[in-house]
Amino acid sequence: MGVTIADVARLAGVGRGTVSRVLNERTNVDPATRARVLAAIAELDFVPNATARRLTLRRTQTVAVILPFLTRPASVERLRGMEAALVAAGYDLIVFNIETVERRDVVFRDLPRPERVDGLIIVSLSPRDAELERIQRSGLPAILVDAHHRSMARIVAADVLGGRLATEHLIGLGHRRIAFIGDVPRTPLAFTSSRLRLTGVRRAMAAASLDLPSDRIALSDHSAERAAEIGTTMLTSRHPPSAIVCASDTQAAGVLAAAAALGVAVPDELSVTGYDDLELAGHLGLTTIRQPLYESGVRAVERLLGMIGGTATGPLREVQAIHLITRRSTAVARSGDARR
Amino acid sequence: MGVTIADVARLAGVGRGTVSRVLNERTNVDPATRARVLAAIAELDFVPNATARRLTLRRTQTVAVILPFLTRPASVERLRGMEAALVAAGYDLIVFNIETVERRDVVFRDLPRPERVDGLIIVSLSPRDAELERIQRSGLPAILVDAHHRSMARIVAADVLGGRLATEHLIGLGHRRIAFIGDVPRTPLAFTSSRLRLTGVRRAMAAASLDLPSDRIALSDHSAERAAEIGTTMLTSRHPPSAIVCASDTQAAGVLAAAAALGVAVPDELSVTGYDDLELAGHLGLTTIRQPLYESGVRAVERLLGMIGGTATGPLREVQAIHLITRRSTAVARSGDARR
DNA sequence: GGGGTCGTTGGGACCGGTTCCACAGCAAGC
DNA sequence: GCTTGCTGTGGAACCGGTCCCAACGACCCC
Repeated sequence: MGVTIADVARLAGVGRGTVSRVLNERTNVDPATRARVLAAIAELDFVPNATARRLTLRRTQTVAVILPFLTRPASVERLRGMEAALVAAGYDLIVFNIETVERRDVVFRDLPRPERVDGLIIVSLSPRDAELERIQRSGLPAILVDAHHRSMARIVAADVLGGRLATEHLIGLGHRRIAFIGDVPRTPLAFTSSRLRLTGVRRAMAAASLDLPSDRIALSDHSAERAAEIGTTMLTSRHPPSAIVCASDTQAAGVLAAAAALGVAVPDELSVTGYDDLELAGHLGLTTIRQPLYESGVRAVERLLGMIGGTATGPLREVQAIHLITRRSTAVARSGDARR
Repeated sequence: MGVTIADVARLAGVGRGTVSRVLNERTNVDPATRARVLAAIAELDFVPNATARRLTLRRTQTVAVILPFLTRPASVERLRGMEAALVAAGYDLIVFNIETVERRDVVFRDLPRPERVDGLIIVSLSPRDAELERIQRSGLPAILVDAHHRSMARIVAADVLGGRLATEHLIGLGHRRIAFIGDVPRTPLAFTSSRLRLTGVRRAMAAASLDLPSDRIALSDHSAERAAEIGTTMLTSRHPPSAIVCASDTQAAGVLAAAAALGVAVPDELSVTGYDDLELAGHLGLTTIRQPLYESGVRAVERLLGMIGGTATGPLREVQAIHLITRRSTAVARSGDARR
């Protein structure tokens, strides 16, 4: 069925090696010969067999993306950036969605082999030392996105700064009783940037000499429903917060729903901030922190291809800028809230 | 670097053919020999080179998924189902996200080659006849999801029924002036099920002898913002609808935002329905039509692998069931609306 | 005891490319 | 006129598997 290089060689009246030289644009080919070969290629609609090519070159032209939570819009947006950049560079992208610890183990055991892929992009998943060692032993280039390991190349957003920006924005609006709702760490499975964002919140509060008691910090799984429950508890407590910083837009959406259900007016009685600037945030008029998700994917691919090509580029830890997007979910605190 | 079958054969003191037989679980192998080979495999941590395997078997163990709008949660959910089912079957999944017409053309030209992939899953993209012909000439099995072509296998949801269910629900609540907001057809690039849903709306209206004038039908691109604009226009018209059926949850979210901005109470003054039952729908309390997105992906893979394996299964057109999910965005029409 | 059958095994050919080596042909140099 | 060097080219070897064929030994039967 498939036309092979031998067919082309026969039709052009040359050897197989010569066809290969033409295909790979080697120099030492007589222009007349080259033209004959190209004509034969066109006539037969010949396309080189990628598998055979991979076998001899010992290169797969494939990059694996490992990520948990393909469900989350933020992950998908990163994936979109990677897909675009990889296709542009002539690489295939194979996806591994990690939803269980078993799957994580299997993938980290079987995937890092040079005969399977040329490189690894690991999203929102911080490798353990044993996993890192396995990757290093395989010799495969790898890069982390939204994840950390002190000795691996990584693209991360300024999460601590993000938490701080959101909080400073609220403090600037006169808020004093500020609460935080974030993700519970899911250490074996995934990495959550929520913890870093909380650090930023803490720093901003400390810098303004404000209290952040532990009952104003709540961690739950990454769902609007749980965030709504927590929001309800906080808002019906004796000293409800006047503002809530959330570690994600999804959770902020839950808090908004809870406030609406309780008849708490946003932003008059409660300010809320999210994180990521998903499409959802626009709909809900949510003040949030935007991070360059799509670009993080593109950047990861650029760096990885650089590593594959052997040209070292950039720092081990590359930090992407973030921005505060102000919408209608935050407003000046009512004067009564100035007390704390 | 890589351990090959020859290394295993040497260590086990057998021929290469025997190792291959053990690997592929052929019958004619002496138990003692088999044990020796397995021991050698374990000792060397040998994993067969997939590329070499593919070359001889003339099978890639890879399936391509072509889809527009990797941005949309509904597409991603389908992708998730495919990924899970493909990995379980030992296949790699390569993704092609189509965002431009050029990209569509390139992908349909270069991808359908048996030496590249074993099968094609095409999501929300109805192939043109020329594209179909190309696929058929390649001999590759292919299946459509949320897309149509009279002579291709496909998994679709009951979109007409969905439009009807939403509309009948509203009619049952006493609504008479019902409007529809859907997607504008993007024919060259993608398939939009919106048109089918509108057909369902029309049928339900006709069955109840209700009018659906053209000024209560609006098509726009698939965004909450445009839907919000349209919703605003409709709600501020002389005879505003008492209910709006939207072709997606995203658009319904836009309508909800528009209503909120205008001070139109939902569901007291306006009922709204969405479509897909995204996570978002839960947050917003949106009455919507749920379709089995994840399952559609799983099913597509099952069917495709069946075709690859040569076992014909199921009908050409496989329709998946849908359900109405009632939430708080719809309610009984106020009596004044009984007029039309 | 010789011939036939069967289960098991080794290894050559092959999949479709790339790479390298050897060699042909020709121009330049002495 | 013969060596030297360079360009262009054919084809063998190789990548790491699978498959098939031939061969070998054990066993059985006549």
